[in-house]
Amino acid sequence: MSEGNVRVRFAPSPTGYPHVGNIRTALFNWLFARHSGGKFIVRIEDTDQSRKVEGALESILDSLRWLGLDWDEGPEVGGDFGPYFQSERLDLYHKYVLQLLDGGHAYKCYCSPARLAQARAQMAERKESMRSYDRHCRDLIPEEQARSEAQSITSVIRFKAPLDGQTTFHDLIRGDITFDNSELDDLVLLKSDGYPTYHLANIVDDHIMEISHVMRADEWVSSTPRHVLLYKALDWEPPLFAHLPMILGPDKSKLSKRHGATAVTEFRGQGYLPQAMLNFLALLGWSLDDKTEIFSREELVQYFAIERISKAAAVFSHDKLRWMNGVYIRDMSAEELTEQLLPFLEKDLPVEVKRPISREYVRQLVPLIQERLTTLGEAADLFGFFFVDKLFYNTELLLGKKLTRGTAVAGLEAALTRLEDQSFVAASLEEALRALASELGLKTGEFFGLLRVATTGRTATPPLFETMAVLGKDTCLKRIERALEKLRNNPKEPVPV
RNA sequence: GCCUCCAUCGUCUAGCGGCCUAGGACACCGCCCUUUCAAGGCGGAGACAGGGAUUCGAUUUCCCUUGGAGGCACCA
Repeated sequence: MSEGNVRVRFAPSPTGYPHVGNIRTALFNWLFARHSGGKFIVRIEDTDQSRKVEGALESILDSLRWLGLDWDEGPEVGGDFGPYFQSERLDLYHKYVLQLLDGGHAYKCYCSPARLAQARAQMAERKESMRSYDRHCRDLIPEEQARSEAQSITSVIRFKAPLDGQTTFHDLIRGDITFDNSELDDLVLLKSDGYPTYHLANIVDDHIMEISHVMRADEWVSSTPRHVLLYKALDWEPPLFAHLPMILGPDKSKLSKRHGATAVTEFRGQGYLPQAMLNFLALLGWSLDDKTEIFSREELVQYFAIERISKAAAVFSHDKLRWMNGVYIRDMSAEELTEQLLPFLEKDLPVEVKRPISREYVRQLVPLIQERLTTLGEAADLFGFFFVDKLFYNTELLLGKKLTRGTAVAGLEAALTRLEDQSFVAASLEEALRALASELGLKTGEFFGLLRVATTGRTATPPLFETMAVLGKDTCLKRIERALEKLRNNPKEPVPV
């Protein structure tokens, strides 16, 4: 297989919002396609009528777009192998089911769901391997079949899997994998509603669309031998397989909604950057060497190789994602960060803050908050004091660990007068306030801490003088006055100032 | 239960017989810087699941055990 002929596909089913595992699969396929100059195809596997979820398709495409995973063929862009929705390819599947039927590789099954369940229960009871179907209809005599047909009992088409022997396939990541055919069952190819099952649609489309490599999650290895058998029955050459390690939750089970935020769109909503997400996901199951952690999209494309995909499942680490997001935030230009931050501030800041949020103002404080942010979504919460009118905080905070109310009041009063005709530039603020601290006989830490709480309502903030400079004289003086009022009133009660 | 896969620090991983007294990163803990918080710098703690076999030599090869995961639908 020459590298230029690589055609890989991401084949999601629109049954929900794509979680990071799905998208990681998409990413690896995309990286492989781009690395080898091949095609990346998106095919929608919408063969389950009952599980369709409204908005899922858009969410899937949105997630791909957000991460910059562009597709060469698929929804919206079309291509020579369309349509790319399986629900629009039904004739194709019927054609090959017929071929399978004619060739004696498939048969009609009239079993009712109830009978199936019963048979399964019996097999389980007898502690046989829990095969899903007892092959009741596999060798129906013509009379029985005619009777069922006459009663127009609905039927499905099942694959007539070989009863003995073995099936081996080669996996690019795991090597040869062998299954005893006796373990395989007669899986349903065509459902009673006329739609194909995943197994049928998947192999027909992969073949017709000339897919060269099937890269999909590990959970598919157990159905791969059946697929291989199907290819054989149809006299087709199977594609190359690469089963990707699973992504697990912290409890090491298959990642799902119950592990909290797992949908890619959720991460976007929380203020994770696509570059960080991309970088992080790429490292879940793939690595270049023993030290490189930060990769640009281009580097990822350049270095990606199937040979370097690991076999073991990986636990999704929220901590590391957060760290990496912080790295990317710090790496942004101030202008860029300002733009990215604005929508989050618009959305998250308290309603009383007047809109639109000033871009110019945000641009001013970006240098103060950039290295303190790990997600964009934290900004409003952490640095809301730059925007709001009223500060809410416990008066006790003003006193810190050592200050008495008396010294605090004296300190703030002194600050007030000193700041009256003070130019609000960080350097000169520092000069003036340092001097004042020593005049008052207060340690700088204590005095600055007092001012910090008075002007921001918080004990942890960006550097005080720069913060005050951005806040401006009016705001700072007003806030100090209100802090004084608080101290003179009941110091226990957190009253709005 | 049956089948398949997997197995290095808590987590992501490097390691493809000697370079390993096992490297990096996140998280954690100290110290430094410092008006707080970050960021940054320095340092620390922390892993080859167990047992055989092969070999002059196993983290690296093979086998078994154990553990974990996935699959066992007219879902994908």
